[in-house]
Amino acid sequence: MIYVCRDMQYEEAKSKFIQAWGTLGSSWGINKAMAQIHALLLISSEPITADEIMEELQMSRGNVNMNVRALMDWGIVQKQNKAGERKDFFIADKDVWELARQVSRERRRREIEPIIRVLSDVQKVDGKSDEISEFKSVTNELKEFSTKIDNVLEKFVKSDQNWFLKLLMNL
Amino acid sequence: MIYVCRDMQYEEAKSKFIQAWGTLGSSWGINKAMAQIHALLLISSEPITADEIMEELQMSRGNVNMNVRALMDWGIVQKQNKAGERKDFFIADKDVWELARQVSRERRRREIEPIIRVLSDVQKVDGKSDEISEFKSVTNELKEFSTKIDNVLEKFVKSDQNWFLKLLMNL
DNA sequence: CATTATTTTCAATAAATTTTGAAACTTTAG
DNA sequence: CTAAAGTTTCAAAATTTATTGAAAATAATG
Repeated sequence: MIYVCRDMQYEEAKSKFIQAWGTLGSSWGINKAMAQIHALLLISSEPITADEIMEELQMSRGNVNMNVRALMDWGIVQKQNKAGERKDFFIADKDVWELARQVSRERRRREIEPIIRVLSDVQKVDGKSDEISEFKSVTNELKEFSTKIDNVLEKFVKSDQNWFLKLLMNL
Repeated sequence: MIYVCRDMQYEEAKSKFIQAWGTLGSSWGINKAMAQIHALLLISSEPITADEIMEELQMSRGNVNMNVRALMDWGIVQKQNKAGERKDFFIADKDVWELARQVSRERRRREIEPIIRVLSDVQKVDGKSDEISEFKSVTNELKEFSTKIDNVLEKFVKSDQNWFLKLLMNL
């Protein structure tokens, strides 16, 4: 094994960032490997191959393949082909606002809209006991709140960065 | 085992809600048992004991104890004492806005602020290569974005419901 | 078409997380 | 103080989730 001499300070910063991004992902329900691959792609100045990801993050080909695919499903990573190269290259969208918008879009679709559907559905129960009243009242408040959040996110998803910045001014 | 005849429609709705809340929790990094206990407390018209939670959700005493404690750490569940009763009773805050505010407060403290600290820290690396420039640029954008989100959440946490509703009007 | 490079799949394995349950501990009542 | 009731702890077990690696599938090359 040959170690090329590289900028240690940078290598440490990079590793720290990848680590931290993985941990953040975990606490928001995103698998660590997926978040780490995303981190690596975010800071790569060039598109990189599965082999490079495997090497850099020390993970298996299967794991890289699965998680890169998941990132593509989220719409935040793309496959690229390089002329004269057979391998697939991957890049992450570097625009943080676009990233946030895309993540909002997906979480809305995958998590917020389904829970609103359940909340609407369970509302249909009838009865006037304390238990049932409390149930209807709480689930209704949750539904109304979720709907508001859903609407804000919808706006955000459809907006440009400027809209958000203006919103921030109004605070 | 004796089954008391209860409103089946309600029992199903309740179970569906608890299930869905648990699943939602999971996809946002909150353990399922914790989210389910929270769901049960949310819809309980009266404070309930650990035994009642165990019975209703079919989980062990240890599990209930651990997760109720975690919910108290999040500041969204409280212990109550009933006159003439030795057991602890638990209640969840029923105000959905207050709940959202409290969750925002905690996630800010536990996840957003730490990642901002890491992003600021890794920025300190120096060098002018493409690699390092890209690294600095991306981590800086992430830091600025996170700081903006942190500020919005801070406002939200300190605000009353009315502030948010007014904000929604402006959309 | 045969060969080789590359990607994908998926059963087996490993790792991480959650859950249990019984013992230790604490609190209250008598 | 003692006994009973209730709560907490935590090592072990169970479960869930993530990861590996090798075989199968696919795509490109000559």
